[in-house]
Amino acid sequence: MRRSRAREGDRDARRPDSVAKTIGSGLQVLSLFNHLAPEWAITNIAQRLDVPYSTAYRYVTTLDVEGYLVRQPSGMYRIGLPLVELAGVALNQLDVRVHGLSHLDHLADVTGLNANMAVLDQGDTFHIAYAVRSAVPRMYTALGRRAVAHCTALGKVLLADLPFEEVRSLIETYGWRPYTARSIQTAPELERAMAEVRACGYAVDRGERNVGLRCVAAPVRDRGGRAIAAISVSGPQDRVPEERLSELATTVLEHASMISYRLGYDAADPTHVLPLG
Amino acid sequence: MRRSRAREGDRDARRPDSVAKTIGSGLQVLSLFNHLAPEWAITNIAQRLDVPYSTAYRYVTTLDVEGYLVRQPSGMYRIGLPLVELAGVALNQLDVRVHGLSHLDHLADVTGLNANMAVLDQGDTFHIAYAVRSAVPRMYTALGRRAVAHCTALGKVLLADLPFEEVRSLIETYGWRPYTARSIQTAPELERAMAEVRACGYAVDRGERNVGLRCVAAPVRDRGGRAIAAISVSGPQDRVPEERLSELATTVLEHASMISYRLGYDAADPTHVLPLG
DNA sequence: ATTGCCCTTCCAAATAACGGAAGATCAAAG
DNA sequence: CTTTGATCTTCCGTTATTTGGAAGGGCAAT
Repeated sequence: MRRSRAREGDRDARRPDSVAKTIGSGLQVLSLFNHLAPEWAITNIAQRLDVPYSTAYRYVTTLDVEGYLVRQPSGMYRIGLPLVELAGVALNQLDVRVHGLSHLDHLADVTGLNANMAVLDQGDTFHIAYAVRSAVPRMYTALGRRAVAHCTALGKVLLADLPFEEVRSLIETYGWRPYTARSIQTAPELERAMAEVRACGYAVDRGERNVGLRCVAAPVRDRGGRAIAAISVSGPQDRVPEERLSELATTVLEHASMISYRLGYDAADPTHVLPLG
Repeated sequence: MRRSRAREGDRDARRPDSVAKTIGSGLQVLSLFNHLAPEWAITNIAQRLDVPYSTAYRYVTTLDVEGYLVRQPSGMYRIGLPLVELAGVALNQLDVRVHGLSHLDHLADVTGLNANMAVLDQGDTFHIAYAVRSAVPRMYTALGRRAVAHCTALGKVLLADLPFEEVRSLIETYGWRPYTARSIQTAPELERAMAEVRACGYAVDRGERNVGLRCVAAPVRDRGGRAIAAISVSGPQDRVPEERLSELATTVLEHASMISYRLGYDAADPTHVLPLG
């Protein structure tokens, strides 16, 4: 998990006494847990946070008492169900997700591929929903996972809605972080890709995220016309041949429009300011 | 969210100095958020936790700085994406979920109904996965939501694996909390239901959770033979007529067995102690 | 029996939280 | 434009909590 929203200048915008340092310490413990390190021993937490064992012990014990961490038989700790419950609350608050779920399911049905939905968060796509089909190899990004935006179709769609200066600044902050040899890694290349997305309204990923995986994405817009989320279908490249791309794009765009419509976006409404120009 | 694991006697098992009170306060703020109250203003948080405004302000600010809470334009706060990320980590650690996802999808496909997976937590079913079909009315329990165990097919399957004394104690702790007129509300009735589940291996819910909703569930067992989770299919009662129940039960049981098998459970292995006898 | 590792508790010193108050901000009402 | 009310933010002396080193207990491997 990436630390806070702090970028270059505005770090520590708050006065010292208006935050509770101890609560922050507790949250730092939670923040250690991620997909690559889903289990932690107290000793390692102490090392990582650079606090004495007894202090880390106290933090973990507190989180355990509240159920936010659970002690495994091995003595290590994992995230507990209360956090899943809270996440459920958060997800249900995302209108775009709630309205989009059935569309994702439809998409998966009619295309025979996996369908995904993501939002943009700190230069990453953040995946908030998906519909998998057991017939498709298990290639999808799980709930709550991230991916570098400019290396994915979903991300390109979302970035294309921002002024390129902002995109450039995101890259500067977080780096190129390519996944494969095909991942975009230079500014001119990215700028060309952005222009293409804006021109045709959708984005394609041909093995830029995972070798052999292809993806077609389109933006979901809110009442104000902003691309607040993106949906996509994805599958192994033999199921997503070049000649099928435009048909898939049409389908995805269709469903994206339907979700946008439900969110109050009216494509024909002239009051919508075009994102760029 | 229900408070900690504390039951009648064993509250505060920890010595006072081995927990960080301030961290606990921060977690209490988070715990206020649930499906019925997904948004909170600082003023209300202060009232609810019975602390001065300035204190609640400090808590919320801290959680906001770390991204765990997000301030809405309205001035109220919601759960932030970092918690969704953590929940994703937790869900991916649940083997039964990871192995079961494709089976749920299959189940939804072959039955044309929604499929669900839940575990037992403090007398409730806790839903950890589902596969919805857009053709089915949106009747399903979302990720991270709970339901009273003895009022659902999933719950009955899970309870039936426990000694009845334990079930009785759960009811005593949490109450009957019926959902509909058909919900089980007496001990003899529940005991009979448990026996029936143990006899036939699956459970049925005929409008006990929601009027007009039917559900058929079967247990998923781990290496030790314990019912650690349950899966089900559910749908409106006109799609799940009485004469279809046994066929559905067979299908659900089949998939539950396959998941159990993947978890290392061998139904034929005589070393498994029968749950009750 | 010994060693090493982790868990749990204890305690005095250091520090961070507390909470009342006051100024700032903002929007709606007069 | 001024007033009013409500929420936001900061300040600061007091007080309660955290801190972290030490020490004892448990467990398993040596």
